[in-house]
Amino acid sequence: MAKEDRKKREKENRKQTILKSALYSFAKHGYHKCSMDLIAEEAELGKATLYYYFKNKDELLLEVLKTGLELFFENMTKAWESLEDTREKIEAISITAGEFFAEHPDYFRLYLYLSTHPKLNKITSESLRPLVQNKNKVFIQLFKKAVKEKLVKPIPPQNLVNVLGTLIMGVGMFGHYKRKSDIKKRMKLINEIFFNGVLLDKKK
Amino acid sequence: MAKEDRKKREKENRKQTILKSALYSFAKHGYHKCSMDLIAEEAELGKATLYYYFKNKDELLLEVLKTGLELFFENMTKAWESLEDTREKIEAISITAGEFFAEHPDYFRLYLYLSTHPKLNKITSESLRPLVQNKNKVFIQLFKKAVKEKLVKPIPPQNLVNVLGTLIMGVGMFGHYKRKSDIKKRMKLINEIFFNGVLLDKKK
Amino acid sequence: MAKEDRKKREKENRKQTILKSALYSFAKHGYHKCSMDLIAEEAELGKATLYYYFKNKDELLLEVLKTGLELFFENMTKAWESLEDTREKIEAISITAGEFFAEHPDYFRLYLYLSTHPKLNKITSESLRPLVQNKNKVFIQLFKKAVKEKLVKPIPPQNLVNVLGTLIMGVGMFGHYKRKSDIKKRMKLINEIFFNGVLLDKKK
Amino acid sequence: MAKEDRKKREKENRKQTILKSALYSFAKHGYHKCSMDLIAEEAELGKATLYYYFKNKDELLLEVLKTGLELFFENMTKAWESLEDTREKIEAISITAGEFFAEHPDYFRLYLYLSTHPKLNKITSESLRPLVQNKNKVFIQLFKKAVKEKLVKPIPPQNLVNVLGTLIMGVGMFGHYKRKSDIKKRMKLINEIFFNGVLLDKKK
DNA sequence: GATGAATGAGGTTTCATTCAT
DNA sequence: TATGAATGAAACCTCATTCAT
Repeated sequence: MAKEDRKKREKENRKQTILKSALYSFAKHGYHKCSMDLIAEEAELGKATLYYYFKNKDELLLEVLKTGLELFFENMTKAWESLEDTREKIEAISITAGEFFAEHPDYFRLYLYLSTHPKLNKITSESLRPLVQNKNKVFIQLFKKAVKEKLVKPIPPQNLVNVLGTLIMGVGMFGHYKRKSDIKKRMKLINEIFFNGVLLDKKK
Repeated sequence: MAKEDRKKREKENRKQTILKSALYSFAKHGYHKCSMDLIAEEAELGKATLYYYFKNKDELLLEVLKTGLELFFENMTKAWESLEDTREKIEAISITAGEFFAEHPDYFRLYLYLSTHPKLNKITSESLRPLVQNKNKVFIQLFKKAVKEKLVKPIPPQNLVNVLGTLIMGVGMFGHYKRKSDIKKRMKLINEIFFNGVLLDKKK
Repeated sequence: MAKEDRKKREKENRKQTILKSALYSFAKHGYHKCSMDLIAEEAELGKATLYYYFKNKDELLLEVLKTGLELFFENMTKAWESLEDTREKIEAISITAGEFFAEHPDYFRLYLYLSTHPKLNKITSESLRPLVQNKNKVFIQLFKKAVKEKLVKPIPPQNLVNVLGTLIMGVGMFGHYKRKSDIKKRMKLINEIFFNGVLLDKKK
Repeated sequence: MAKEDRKKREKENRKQTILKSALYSFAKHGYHKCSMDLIAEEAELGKATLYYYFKNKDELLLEVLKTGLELFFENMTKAWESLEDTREKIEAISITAGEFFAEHPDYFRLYLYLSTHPKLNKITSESLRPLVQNKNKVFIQLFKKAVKEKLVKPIPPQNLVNVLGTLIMGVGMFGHYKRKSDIKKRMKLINEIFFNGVLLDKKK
C-alpha cells in the first residue's frame, strides 16, 4: 500500500531531522554541554520523541557520527571513480576531505572532539571501528600500491595513512577559514608538503 | 623567618598536589565527566579544599593547562640552548614534543580535548593566548629564518608552523604507543616526511 | 478538545500547588533558610519538578510575590467598587489591607522581609515595580482628589501615601494578633489617628 | 600595670573594629548573603580572629544589634534631658530617631531586616527583649502621662507606642533620602500627622 | 592572641531518562 | 506514534566553623 510507504518515508524523514538537529547542536555546544532538550527544541519535537527513535544520547551520537562517516566515504568513493593514477588518488584524499570539511564542518569537529575524549573515544571507536577499519584497509592498499610502484619511499603504509590523516585533521582543527577556497588552498599545500617535503632542492 | 618559608612551601606543595590530581583525573575521565569530588578523592583532600586553592573548576583547568604549557616551553628552550643550526632547531621541535608527550601524555590529551571543544576552546585559548602567542612568534621567526636561508621553500611561515604543529599533534591523537621509543621513531618519521616528502626520488 | 483543557488545568493546578508551598515555606523559614528541598517536600513533589515549573529560586519567589500583590490589588478594586466617597475610599485601604493580612499573613511577612533586604529588594522591587507603580498612581490620584476636595491638608500626595502605607505595614510587622478581629480593630485605630491625630480637642 | 591596661584597651578596640565591619557588611549584603570571610576582610583581620572575639555568627549579629540599640537609647536619654513638656518629649522620639537613622542608617536597616525574619526575629527579639522592653516601659509611661494630662485621646498607651514606632520605622523603610535634612522634614510631617491627623478643619 | 588552612554539611541547579496518556 | 510532565542522581559551589601552630 502507498499509505505504508508514506509512513515509512515519514519515519525516515523524522529520523533525519533529529540527526541533523543533533549534529548541529552537538557541534555548537559540545557534546557534554548539549542537552537532549536543546536537540529536541532544535528539531521542533518533543524530547521524549528523541527516545522513541534513539535508545539514548550515546546512541544518537553514534548514529550522527556514522551518518557523517558514511557520507564522507561515499564522497571518497565518488571522487575515486574517475581516477586511475595512484598519486592522483592519494591527492584526492585530502582534496575530498577538504571539500567535506568545507561543506560539513560540524561532522569534522564533532569527530575530532570525540577522538580526544578518553571515555567516549573508546565507545565510539569501538562501534565505528568496522566502518573505519574497512576504509582504512582501502587506504593502506593504496599506499602499498604506491610503495610497490616506487612512487613513494618504503615507509610502512599504516604510518603513511596516519601521517596523511593527521595532516588533514589538522586543517580542520587549526584553521578558522573564512572562505571555502581557503580550505582548498590549504589542502593543496598539505599535498605538496606530503609529497615533496619543505626542503628547497638546492641541486637544481 | 624560616617558619613562614616552610608554610609557603607547604602551601605551594598542596597546590601542586591538587594540580597533579586534577591533571590525572581530567585526562582519565575527560573534563566533563570528571567531578570535583573525583579530583578531591584523588588528591586525598576535602572537596572544599580545592575551592580554597582554586576559584572554580574552570580556573583549576586553566592552571593545569598553564602549568603544562610552561613545562613544555621550558623543555623547548632547554633543547634549543645547545643548537645553532636552523634545521636542527626545527627538528628539535618534534623531538622535544615527542619526549614531552611520552613523559606527560595527560597534558597532551587534555590540551587536544579542549582545543576541539567549541565553548571551552574559546575560554582556554583566550586565557592561554599570551603564553601560546609568545612561543608562536618564536617558531615563526625560526621558519622565517629557514626561508631566508633557503633551507625551505618560500611557504608562509605561519603555514609551516601550523603544518608541523598539526603533524606533531597527530602523533598524540592517533598513536597508542606501548613504548616510549615508538614515539621517538614516529617523530623521526614526521621530520623526515616534513622535510623531504614521501616521494621517492626517481632521478637516481 | 476537553482532554487538552483538562491537561492545562492540571498544569495550572500544579503550579498553584508549588506557589502555595513556596509561600508557606518562605514565610515559615525565611527566604534564605528555606531550601528548595523544603518546598518540594511541602509540595510533595520531586525537587527537580520545581525547576520544571520555575526557572530558579528567585523566579519562584517573584511569582509568589506577584500572585500576592495581584490578589491584594484585586481585593482593593472590589472594595472600591461600591464606594464613591473619597474618605470612605481612603479608609477602605487599611481595612482591605487588614483583611488581606488576616487572611494571608504569609504574603505580608514575606513582602516585608524582602523589602528590607538590601540585595533582594533591588531585584524584586524592580520586577514588581510595574505592578506596584500602577497601583501607586491610583492611590496618589485618590489623595490628590482628597486635597482638592479640601478633605485633607495640602500635603504632597506621595507623602500621604507613604505615611498611610507605613502605618498599615506597621500593623503587620508589630502585631502578633490572636484573633482576626484584633487586626480590624487596629486598622480602625490607624484610620482614626491618620485622619484626626491623637490630640484631644480641648476647645470643646 | 599600664601594660595590662593597654592590652585591655587594644582588645576592646579590636572588638569595636569587628562590630563596625560586621555592621557595615551585614547592612550592605544582607545578613544571609554576608559571609564571615567578607566581614574578616572588611575588618582586615583573619577569619579565625572573629571567632576568638565572638562565639559564632549569630552572636556577632546580636552584639551588633545590641550596640546599636544602646546607642539609640543613649541618644534618646540625652535628648530628653533638657525637656520637661510631655508633647515635646513625644516629638523628640521621632526627631531623635530621624537623627539616628541619618547618622547610622545601617543599624536601622539591619534591625528592620531581622524584625521581619521569622527565625532570626525570635532569637534576636528574645535576646534583646530586656533592652527593648525596658525602653518600651518608659515610652508607655510617657504616653500614659500624656493621656492623663488630657494631651492625647484615651487610646491604650501600648497602641500609641506601636503606631508611633511604626510611623518612624516606615520613614526608614520607604525613604531613600539624599540629604539628611530630608529625613528631618519627614519626621516633622510624621509628628504633625500623628498629633493632628490629616483632616482639614473646616469649621474655620 | 591571632590566623591560615581545611572541611562537612548543605545549597542550587542540570539533565538523561521514564512513563502515562 | 508522539509527548508533556516528573524525577533521581549527581554536578558545582558556599560557608560557618574548627584546629594546629
